[in-house]
Amino acid sequence: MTGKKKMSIDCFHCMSRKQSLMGTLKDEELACMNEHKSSVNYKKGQTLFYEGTRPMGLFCINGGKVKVFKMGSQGKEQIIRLAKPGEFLGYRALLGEEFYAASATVIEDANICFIPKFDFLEILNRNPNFYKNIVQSICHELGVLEDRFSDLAQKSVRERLAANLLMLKESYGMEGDDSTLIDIALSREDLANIVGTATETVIRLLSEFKKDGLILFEGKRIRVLDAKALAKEADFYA
Amino acid sequence: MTGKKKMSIDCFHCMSRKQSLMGTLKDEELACMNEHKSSVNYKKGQTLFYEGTRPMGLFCINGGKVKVFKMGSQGKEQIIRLAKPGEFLGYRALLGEEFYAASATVIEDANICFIPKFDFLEILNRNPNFYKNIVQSICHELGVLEDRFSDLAQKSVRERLAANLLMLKESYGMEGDDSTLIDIALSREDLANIVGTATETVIRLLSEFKKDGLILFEGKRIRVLDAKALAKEADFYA
DNA sequence: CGAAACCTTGATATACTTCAAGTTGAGTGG
DNA sequence: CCACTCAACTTGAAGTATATCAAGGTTTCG
Repeated sequence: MTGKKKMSIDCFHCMSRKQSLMGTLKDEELACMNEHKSSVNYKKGQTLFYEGTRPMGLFCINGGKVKVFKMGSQGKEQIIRLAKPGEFLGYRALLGEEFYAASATVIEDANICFIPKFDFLEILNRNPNFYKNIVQSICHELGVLEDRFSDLAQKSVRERLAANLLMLKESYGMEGDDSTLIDIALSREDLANIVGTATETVIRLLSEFKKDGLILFEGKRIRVLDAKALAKEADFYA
Repeated sequence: MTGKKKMSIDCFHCMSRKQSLMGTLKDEELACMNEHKSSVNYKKGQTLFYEGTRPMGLFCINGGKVKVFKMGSQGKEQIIRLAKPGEFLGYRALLGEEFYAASATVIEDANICFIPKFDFLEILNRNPNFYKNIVQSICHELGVLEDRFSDLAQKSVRERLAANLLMLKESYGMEGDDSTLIDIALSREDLANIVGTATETVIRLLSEFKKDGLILFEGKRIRVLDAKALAKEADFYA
């Protein structure tokens, strides 16, 4: 039943499965996924899908990192979300039966599986719990975006940068001992496009935070030295 | 089967049902809703639910208008969404099994039905099509918010005000002949809290738009005179 | 009728953007 | 391995959109 794949790991042994929404899939369903999926290696800069196109299936990140963004009228990207191993991409458009509202581009070399729309929907229909988890996840995402929307409208750039650094630390902090190092290689421009500001402004504010001992640069990565002070900068207690 | 209610219209005769997501409900399910719902009249300024509380059921707007907003740390509201007759409120939190992420307050006297969580979920489980429609609606909302998020980050206040006026015209323009009149009584402060700016700035920009013949004030309402020019101001073609 | 909420206009301050120029760093080919 | 190139990063100076503060006018409503 479980056909051997040459190049790619099968879903049963996929490292990122456990943390993903696939946790609730039964063996049979996982086998179905496994048979219909294809796995591709992407280089940094390659694009998974473009805003305005029709979704053909679901992306599942096995390794690497991806940014999801919209293009503004002056050609400036606004990053809506980052995705890491274990996360799905494209299910909003799939379930909403709409075109992609944003584009997705790889920011760290990635291995990503693709499950055709039909097979994904099949599994969804056969497994109410899986469906329920996906719906919950979408609802949660909507709530998170409402938060960020509100912050974007009301907080200063400095506050937003601080808040986003903390958020990044939560999502991309390394395991255990080194949890203060934000393990994602974002360019200053990407960071600016997350925060919603100009690249130069991010650079200036980062160097202020550094001067004040709140953060530190380690290569292309940022280490959070004083999370509490950052939270204060972010106006989390006010 | 269809028990008579004294004060409130039953769901079968509800004027707002047709435009709502309930369109797909079967008679039997509608009867179930009808039996378990309660209907309340709210005055402007009254609150349906508060951010951070646990959702107990679904709100369904029969008449009137509601704003959904988050409170910022300086006590300034950020309006996430407006809701009008036929629309549901609170289903994101319900399906996501989370607390409310925002508060909801009546801005025009309203008549609103409430379906307890249990009964709503029952109906949802019994009617896959209904469920599917709700999910689609949430997905769509997420897409819309992504758009607005991106605009908030990249457009100027002037552009956003213009864009929001057009959006309001689409949603609250009157039927047929008078489609250019935005039929919702928003205070300048509310409008500012939609656009994400200061009240004074909205006032100044509105009076500029008026001076330039793009809009007109009719009582507390705004009429859009030149939608095309507004779209230009909103940077829709750029 | 009076108080409170809402609206408007003006003056001032500033956080942030934009433009410009220089530096560093990464990747490529000879 | 070095030189070359292009992109990413950084700092400075100047301009501006927008927030903030203040005060007066207007509507609403009990």
